[in-house]
Amino acid sequence: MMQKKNGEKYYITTPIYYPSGNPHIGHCYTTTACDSIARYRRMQGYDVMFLTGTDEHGQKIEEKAAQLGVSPKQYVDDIVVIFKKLWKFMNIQYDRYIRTTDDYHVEAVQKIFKELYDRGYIYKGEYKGKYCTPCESFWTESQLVDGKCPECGRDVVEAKEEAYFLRMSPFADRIEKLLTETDYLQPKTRAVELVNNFIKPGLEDLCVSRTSFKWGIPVTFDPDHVVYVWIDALSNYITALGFDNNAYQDYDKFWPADVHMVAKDIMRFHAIIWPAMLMALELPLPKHLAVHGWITFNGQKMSKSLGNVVDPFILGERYGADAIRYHIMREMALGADSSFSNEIMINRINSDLANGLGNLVSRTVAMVDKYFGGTLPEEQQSGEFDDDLIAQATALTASVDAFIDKTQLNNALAEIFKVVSRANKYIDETTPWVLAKDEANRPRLACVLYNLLETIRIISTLLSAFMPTTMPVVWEQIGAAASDTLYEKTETFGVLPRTVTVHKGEIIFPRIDVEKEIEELNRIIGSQKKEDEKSGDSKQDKKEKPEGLAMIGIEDFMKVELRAAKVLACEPIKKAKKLLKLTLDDGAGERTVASGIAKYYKPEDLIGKTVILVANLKPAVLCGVESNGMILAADAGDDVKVIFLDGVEPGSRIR
RNA sequence: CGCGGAGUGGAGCAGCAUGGUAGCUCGUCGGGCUCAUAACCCGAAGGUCGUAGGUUCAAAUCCUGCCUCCGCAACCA
Repeated sequence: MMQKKNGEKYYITTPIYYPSGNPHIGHCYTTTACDSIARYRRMQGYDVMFLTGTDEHGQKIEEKAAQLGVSPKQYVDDIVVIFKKLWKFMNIQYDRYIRTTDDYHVEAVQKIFKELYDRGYIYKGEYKGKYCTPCESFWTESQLVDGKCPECGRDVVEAKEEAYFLRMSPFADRIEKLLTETDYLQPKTRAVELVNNFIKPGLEDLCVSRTSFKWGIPVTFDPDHVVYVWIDALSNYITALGFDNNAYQDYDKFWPADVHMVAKDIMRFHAIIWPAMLMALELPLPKHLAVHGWITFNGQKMSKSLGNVVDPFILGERYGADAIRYHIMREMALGADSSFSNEIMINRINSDLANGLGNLVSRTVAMVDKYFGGTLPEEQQSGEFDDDLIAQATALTASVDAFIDKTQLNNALAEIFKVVSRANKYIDETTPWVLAKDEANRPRLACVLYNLLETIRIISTLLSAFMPTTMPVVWEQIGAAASDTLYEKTETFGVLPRTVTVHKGEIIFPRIDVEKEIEELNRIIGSQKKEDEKSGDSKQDKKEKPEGLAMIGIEDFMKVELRAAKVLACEPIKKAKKLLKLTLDDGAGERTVASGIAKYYKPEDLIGKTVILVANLKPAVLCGVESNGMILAADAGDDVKVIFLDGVEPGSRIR
């Protein structure tokens, strides 16, 4: 049963987002979900702290800023403005916004780093790795591509770099228990995956400092080093409360967090590294880690190069922030990915918000207006069908509460909309328009409409956490005062005054013409894409494009020996998902080449074809197969096309 | 034989730890109503629950093999 939480604390966080690009609908999801929960908790009487922010350090930001010719700080300042603008637009009511470039955070991270060092959990070691001089980057053995730099493909040198490491192994057992024996991780199904992949093979110590870039928090006692991402980013959850700093004094009150909400790509860091850090600091662990999936577009992961990144501003402008909020909350189930498309969204808005809720409000208010001039009479008479409606409406809060507790917002909303349906059905059952024909039925008619208003009052109060802009409009229309729309009154029927006065107003959620709208959206998105290509945004993707590479002389090119080669045989490599093993006739003899095209070609597609072979590439062993060279293929967006040269003699030089 | 998840009417999902009428939303078709945003309400059609076996009186549900898809990991020469 419902209990008002008087001032009990509740702390919920989004991840701090990495501002290497503009925010998209995925950021929106996490933030909106947290905002809805935070609002719901506030309604329940909790003293809520809702934190969001941005993670602003690191090499990638440094590089982006350099490309644009601005300082890193300037770069992040600009993007943070966009993030904050989006949150304002989406009506996100965060209590605090942390930037990892904030002074107090920097100071606190330095103290935390030092403390971990003093406790012996951070030690100075050697980052023995491969170093790519032109890229100024270190790579681990496993990141290397055939012993070469994965960024530029050039030779790397064996190099040692001083670095600090965080000991992880002392915490392996405790973390395993945390994941498998507690309800920390939601959904728990992911625990097995984490334990098998990262804990059982042995937790490796984590590199927590770098000397290869400068845009980060300096290590106080060793100024050549900057703190590398984890200790900087994860500790935001406590520094924002004032841990190890004087900017705030909320640590004792709010820590540990009740929920960290994250998308699945950063689950690992929050499930393993963050608990390890806290254990090392001997601090309490957060209560829950809620992991959600990605919003995919027509089944494909969103990505800039596919041009399917959904812009929340465009959608929000057309349908209202609340409609977008509702749609993503309603579609996304905890743990699983959810597919986004304009059509799905518009259909959802139409059926649930326009036809269901909006129309319910509209027809109810219209009837009070039409039959009673806007104000219900004192005399009312209950009758058939009332009890069931009232029972469902007053039981709603309990079931919504239960789903909120499990961070299953989609299910919470589904419960609410069951009652919307019930109310629409109630209208058909009681047929107010028939009652209205006979004066004698006026008390009954008044009661029916009153019950509807009460049901709408309960529904809209609960929904106000999810759709904070629109619900107050509903309250105005049904004549509810602020004191009527309190959470603690959602389990009681008969709150509105019997002689309530309604105010007919604007349609809350207008119905959308699906076909026209989709056409329109495609047009907008199309023209926007063109603009982006012309200016601004495309610069940011430069790095991925071939023009990004340095110019070379012909002598460099001539170092590459390209020859035609005929595919004699081809088979998949057992251990490999992406690789095909090709046996080639290069004119001089046979050689074996492994190629990462298994996803795009079947062996029989290649046998007998002539391809372009890079003949003088050093051999490499891939998944147990020695590969002597590579074959040329084009990255065509999401697809890969091998270049065929049919009719050319094997062995012919190509240049 | 790396780890894990998933395959259920046209679409998207629930059900599966404790076997026993296959449920929900959208869509389609038919009907009703007219208060309302051509909205609402009722009804119907449509599924051998990926596949092949097994256990059982009985399997979507338990067991085994296989196929397909998706994450992670690993090698995209």
